[in-house]
Amino acid sequence: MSHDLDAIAAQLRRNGFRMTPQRQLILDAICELGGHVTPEEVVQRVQAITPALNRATVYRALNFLVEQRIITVTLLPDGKFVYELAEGEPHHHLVCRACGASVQLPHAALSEFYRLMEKQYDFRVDMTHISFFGLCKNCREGSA
Amino acid sequence: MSHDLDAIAAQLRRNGFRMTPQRQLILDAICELGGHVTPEEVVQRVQAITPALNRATVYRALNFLVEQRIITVTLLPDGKFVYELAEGEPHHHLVCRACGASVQLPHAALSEFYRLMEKQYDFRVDMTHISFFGLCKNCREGSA
DNA sequence: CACATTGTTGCAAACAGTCGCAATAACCTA
DNA sequence: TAGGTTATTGCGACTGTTTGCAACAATGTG
Repeated sequence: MSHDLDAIAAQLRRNGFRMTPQRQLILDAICELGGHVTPEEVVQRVQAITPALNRATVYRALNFLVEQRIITVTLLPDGKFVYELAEGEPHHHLVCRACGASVQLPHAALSEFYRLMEKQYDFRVDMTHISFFGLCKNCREGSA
Repeated sequence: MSHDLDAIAAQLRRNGFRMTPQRQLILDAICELGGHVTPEEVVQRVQAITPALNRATVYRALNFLVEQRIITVTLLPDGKFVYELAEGEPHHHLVCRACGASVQLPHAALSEFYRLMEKQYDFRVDMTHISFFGLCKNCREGSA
């Protein structure tokens, strides 16, 4: 699936923001690169087309688009952020720290935990994407 | 509680590493600053005493001390790492993104989730400290 | 269609974190 | 206690990220 620039532009304008060529380019880049892109990958991609497009603009656009819920951000266990189009269900990841393999985790896998936190601690956890580091089966057998 | 430099030094030497004045200073700083210190806070603190002590040395020492399990590292939801002496049980945190309040979470609160991941996905999650962002009761009532 | 408003961009400088390498110094051994 | 081994430090350069500010340009209005 792709992104609908017109609909996104309309949504932005409705909220008092603007659609710019830079933001379009950045959205295109995220879409074409597929899921989980780093800011630097986006910079590379858009600068291949428009070299003048500034690095800072990319960082600001990514934050902005996350706030507008047009894209989502995931915090990897190494402290880096990756971005992807906001479509479908929120989900989380298990990332193997040995081989880098990554398993998608349905949100349901964590919702029980979320429910518990709200009940026991009166605390409502943000349902942002989360990644957990660990070892997959193959890598456990290799090193153990 | 404090840290026992002699015991730590012995542990390091036993494993073929060395105790240096820099590492002592860094451990002191973590101890005196209390829990959850950022690398930059440690740099400030140790450079107040020994200005020549290099930034890179602090980062390397923190990583090293984590590997040696002398301190632990927590990834905050904003992608920053904070450090504290490794004492007591591993635990996690709920951090309110509005007021900054932080609740300690016993490891048991997540162990059920960990068990599930191993059973369903054959994936063993690292038991590192994790922090979740969200809204505490007070802040929910204030803004909702 | 021209204008005014103000959200956005590009720039440059600051900041945070990382890396390779030569010099240093902690530790072990005799 | 002297000496050798090698873990560790400091330096300098570089990458990734953020911020203030002046110039620019996307929209809504007349």
